[in-house]
Amino acid sequence: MRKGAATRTAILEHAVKLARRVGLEGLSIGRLAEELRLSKSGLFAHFRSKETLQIQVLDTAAARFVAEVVRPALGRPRGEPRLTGLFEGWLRWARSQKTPGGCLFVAAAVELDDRPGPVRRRLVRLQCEWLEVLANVARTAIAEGHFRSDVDAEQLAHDLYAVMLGYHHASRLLKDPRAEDRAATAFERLLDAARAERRGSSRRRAPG
Amino acid sequence: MRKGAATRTAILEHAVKLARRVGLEGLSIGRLAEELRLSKSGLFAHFRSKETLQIQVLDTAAARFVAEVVRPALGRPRGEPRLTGLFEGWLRWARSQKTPGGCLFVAAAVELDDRPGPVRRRLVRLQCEWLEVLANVARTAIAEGHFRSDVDAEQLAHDLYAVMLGYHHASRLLKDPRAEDRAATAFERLLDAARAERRGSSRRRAPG
DNA sequence: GAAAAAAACGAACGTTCGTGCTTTTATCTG
DNA sequence: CAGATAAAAGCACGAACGTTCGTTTTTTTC
Repeated sequence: MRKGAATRTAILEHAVKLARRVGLEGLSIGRLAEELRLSKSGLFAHFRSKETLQIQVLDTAAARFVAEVVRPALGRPRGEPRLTGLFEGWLRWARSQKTPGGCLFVAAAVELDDRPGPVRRRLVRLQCEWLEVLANVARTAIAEGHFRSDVDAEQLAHDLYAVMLGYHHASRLLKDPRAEDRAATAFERLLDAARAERRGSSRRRAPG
Repeated sequence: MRKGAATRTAILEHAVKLARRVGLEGLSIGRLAEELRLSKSGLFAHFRSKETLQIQVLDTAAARFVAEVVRPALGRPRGEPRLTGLFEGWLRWARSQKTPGGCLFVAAAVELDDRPGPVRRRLVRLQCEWLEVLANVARTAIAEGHFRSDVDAEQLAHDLYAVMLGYHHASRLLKDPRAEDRAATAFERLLDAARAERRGSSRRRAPG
């Protein structure tokens, strides 16, 4: 029972890469088996249905996301720095992957938004958890006094994620070289609005 | 040659609806023919390849988008009202469709972002045109004095589209009932930042 | 090393896919 | 109404899909 877990891990690892390119639906057992030099039936036996494979692919990607984005950010000081860490971590996550394909969650989100079933439910749960992480960190930023007390943390989480989606679109589809600048600017404006006193802007830099 | 054009139009009309649910890749000739009670080969003859069908589906959706979103907004006074019209039009567009499925362009954007070829190129062109429309209207809003002169019109267009993508995600995947409020709030903040004097906010309402 | 259990294989299942040909049916033109 | 032309159907193809089955190979346990 040890060898089995090892190859299953290898399968899922590769399946995530493949799904990032072709989507969770486009992910096919045959192609996956071929690329891993396994037999289709041998691979299939590990999951017993495509649906459970898809769910485990989501879980695998989520675990990696937590390890690469969430956990490092949680190492930063609470409040605004931690929120910045999450944002930068997400950008790194979306950009870094050397294999082609964008963020699996973004791909799955539009692919599954109209396909009810357990796979969709799992994705929704994961996405809600991510938004919750953002909102929680935003809340502590308020508690720490980094942000105004009337800031709506959930709205801010939503807005931050929208900026990330915009970055994904601009960089991956349009290949806009300014995508990263655009995202950084939008992020800064959001933070700025959250921490600004009722009138006035922290945009002012050192004079010169 | 008159009947042919009519059925081709009917095919494309239905194909757009179908593609909104299953994507441009998931769109299949067989299913399309079945739902339209046509033979697979008869339908296929109209396009001679799936790829040209996909491109024509994109064009059909784009024509409808212009008619339902862009043109009505252009009827509004230039500058900020027109920009608001575009934004509200997009929300209407994303929400209104009675058949299930989200915005075809959002779906295609994620689906094709890693699939080079003529379909992708067409989509990129359409999306760039849409961002150009937004940026142009933003520019006239600057010229009209609605927005500050140092506003970056392209950045604003990018940010507006990001808000739309965020709305799409929240409403379609997460089924968040506050999605529309969230989008409206985000939109208002963007406009606010664009029209605000260097220090100060137009958030102030009538005192009370 | 033998027995038991787990993992991988190979072949086949019924469908569906996109795409060709050939033939029949419908529409348009004179 | 005839003849020409366009549109739809019918049929078949090779390939890929997810899934099942029975068998063989490998790994683990005693």
